[in-house]
Amino acid sequence: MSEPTLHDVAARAGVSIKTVSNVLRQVDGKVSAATAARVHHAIEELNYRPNLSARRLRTGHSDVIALAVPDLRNPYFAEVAAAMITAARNAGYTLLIEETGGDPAVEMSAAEGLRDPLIEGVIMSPLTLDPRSLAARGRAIPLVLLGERDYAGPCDHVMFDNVEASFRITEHLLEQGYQRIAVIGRQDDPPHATAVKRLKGYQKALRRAGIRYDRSLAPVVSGAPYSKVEGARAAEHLFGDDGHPDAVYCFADVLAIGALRTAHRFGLHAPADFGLAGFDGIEEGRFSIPTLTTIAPDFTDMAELAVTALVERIRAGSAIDHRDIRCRYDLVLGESTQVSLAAEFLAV
Amino acid sequence: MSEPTLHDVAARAGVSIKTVSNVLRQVDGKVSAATAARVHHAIEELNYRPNLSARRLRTGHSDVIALAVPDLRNPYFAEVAAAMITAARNAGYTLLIEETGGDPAVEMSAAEGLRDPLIEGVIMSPLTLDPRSLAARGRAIPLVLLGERDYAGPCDHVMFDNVEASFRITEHLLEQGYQRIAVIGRQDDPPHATAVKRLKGYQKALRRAGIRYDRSLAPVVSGAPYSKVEGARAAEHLFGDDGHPDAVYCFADVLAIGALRTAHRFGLHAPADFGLAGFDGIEEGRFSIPTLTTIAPDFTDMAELAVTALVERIRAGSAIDHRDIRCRYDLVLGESTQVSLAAEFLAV
DNA sequence: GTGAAAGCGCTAACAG
DNA sequence: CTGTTAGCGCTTTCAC
Repeated sequence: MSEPTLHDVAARAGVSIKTVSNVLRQVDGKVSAATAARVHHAIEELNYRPNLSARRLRTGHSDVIALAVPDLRNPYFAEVAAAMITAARNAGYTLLIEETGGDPAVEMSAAEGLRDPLIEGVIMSPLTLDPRSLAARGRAIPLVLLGERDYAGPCDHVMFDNVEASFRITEHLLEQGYQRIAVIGRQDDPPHATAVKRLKGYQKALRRAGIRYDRSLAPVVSGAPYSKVEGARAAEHLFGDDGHPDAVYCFADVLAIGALRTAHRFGLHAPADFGLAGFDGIEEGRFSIPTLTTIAPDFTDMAELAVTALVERIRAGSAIDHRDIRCRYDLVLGESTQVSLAAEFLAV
Repeated sequence: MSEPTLHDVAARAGVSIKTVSNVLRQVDGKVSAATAARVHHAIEELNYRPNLSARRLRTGHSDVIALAVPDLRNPYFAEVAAAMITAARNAGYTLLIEETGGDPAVEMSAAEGLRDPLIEGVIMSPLTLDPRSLAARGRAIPLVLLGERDYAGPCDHVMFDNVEASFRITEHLLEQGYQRIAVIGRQDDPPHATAVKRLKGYQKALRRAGIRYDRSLAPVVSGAPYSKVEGARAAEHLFGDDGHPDAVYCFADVLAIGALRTAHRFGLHAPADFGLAGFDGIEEGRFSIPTLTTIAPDFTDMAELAVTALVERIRAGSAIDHRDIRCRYDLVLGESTQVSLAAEFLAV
């Protein structure tokens, strides 16, 4: 009662196993149509499926790639994961999802593909991975990082321009007339590249508007990845003080959702009492009250670019120089910064 | 520059490959400590890792199990997936995550383990899978379903008692003094087992309170899985009518979040204007405004039970009768039904 | 077009 | 305790 093998199929179809193998792997022009039909019939009858372990052992490649994210429950990473599953399948690969918990050791291990030696390449959203250890990793498995380049390394990076995107959304806030724009998401301990770049874009927009960057309006957020809890905590400082900001720009939608709750506790509501902007374009922000103004990456585009880049690396045997690949994104306007809309609501 | 093999390690350590193999698989009492140390040293030096394809081919088992869920972006399934990854790893298995999109054909294919023949068992959260096709599936791979038993079948089911949980949360609403309790989540087209049971629990609680079940307060929700969009749509009917319900109980937190948005559009707010309860205990409901009263399953417990059951099935070779396994859950009280709390807020 | 034979890296029997 | 050997199911030369 064990699984049928190539031999069984061959015997049933009255051909050699070579022929069955050819049919299976769609080697065209090698097998007559009639024979192919007979083989297919036999496969059907026996409910045969090739033993992938054997094929992998023989060919030396598994067609498995891994995606390493800090936490699947974080809606941003859930979006990434869902898009990657589809992109990987379209490229003929099976995707294995790993959770790193943001743990440096686990991230390093993922970057080495250690989890399972049959993994041919890794796409990772790094949190703590530092340049030196990346350069020193024991096994140079093809690697694509989700996020902008922080340092030179033998891997590709896929992400939109964070400085530019951050600049755009800050400009939007300024255009809406907000003056005291706080920012939630600054990080110090390990100055995460993404946080640094988003802060840079924010500062650039302020400067252009002739507004001085006020450090007290940029509370440091600890812990990674960004979370609702941290957003709520950071907002305490902002709304607790007198003379609270007239707008809050969060480096992640989850931070914004957390901030919204804190504001609610203080009896403050967006957009009536302050403007609010997020980052990431998660579904939650399209249903929060108010809906969030945010930067929404095109997850499908991101996933396709990452998988394509990884597959190229796998095929080329890591003889590829590091590349920076930009994915599409959009500035999405929600109710959280629609001052005029809010006024309308109040009038009703 | 190919990967080192057992032979390389053996040569380096000056022993036979058998000894290396023994050391690797931690076969105790077979290898002297000194030899083991030498072998470990060689493994370290060569940065050797066993070729899993070869091992799998030889042993016939892959230690890979699959989890099939409709959509990873749905926060409920993200919670499930995250818990499963951990539970699987703790049990020595690698978890492969598949998205079915709720498509019957894809679900069937997942139940057959067709995706990859090396998958040893499947845990699935079924949406459309019907009894007959399940009984007729071509390949009887060990299967554990997340959800209550709808029909007899050669698989285990892991879930808390939906009727009971639904009864409890409805009772809570009644205790809070709500009388006209609408329900969002009824399904007709395929009468999904979960929806049926939750409706049953709701009706039971009403009956006990001497309230007649009013079909017009139970709009049908189409599409699966439950989503925010559907929750918002269903709520239109409820809040659009005059004499809207004084409480809304949703069969999923995402439905409740959607309903909250619609209510907001009608200028209604929970708990001031109506009570609201959800189901699933997702993080989002702990940050929504108001926070949700809900039924929160213990995802860790659920995952451990499911993985344990599946592993037993794999080991026993499907000679196990179908079992119903109950996981823990809690009734979580949020602001959405705290009438007194709401009154306090208003007083301020 | 098809068949025979070798071998991918590992584990498990069996001998020593 | 350690070494030798066979073979898991497949792909891939190489003959025919």
